[in-house]
Amino acid sequence: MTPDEYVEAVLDLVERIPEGRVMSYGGVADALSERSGRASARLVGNIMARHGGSVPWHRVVTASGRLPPGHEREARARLRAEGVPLRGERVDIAAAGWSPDDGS
DNA sequence: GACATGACCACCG
DNA sequence: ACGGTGGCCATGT
Repeated sequence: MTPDEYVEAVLDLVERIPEGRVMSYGGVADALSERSGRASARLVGNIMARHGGSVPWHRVVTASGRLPPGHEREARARLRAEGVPLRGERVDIAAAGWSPDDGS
């Protein structure tokens, strides 16, 4: 799988995250690893940083629910607007966590 | 090819 | 709950 295809695979998956739900960088990497072979949370992070502008990037957070560094304000506003359960400055992963096979 | 860097993650004091 | 540490993998010097 070429880098470009990998990027698109990531963006496609992020596009599919339902409103009001979120996914962790590592979660995206794992879900994608089934189709792409290799994956890493760091790589997903970099991809989002560079190509995330065209997808709902705010629905992707760290494994601990922390919002993307440098965009906490923006992300929090959008998440709150979508009704995502927020606990202080973090997302309640247990409640809002999503994975591709959980409802499609 | 070595080395540093990054919207990360799991583990351990 | 929090900071430090080591591991991760692609990219750019």
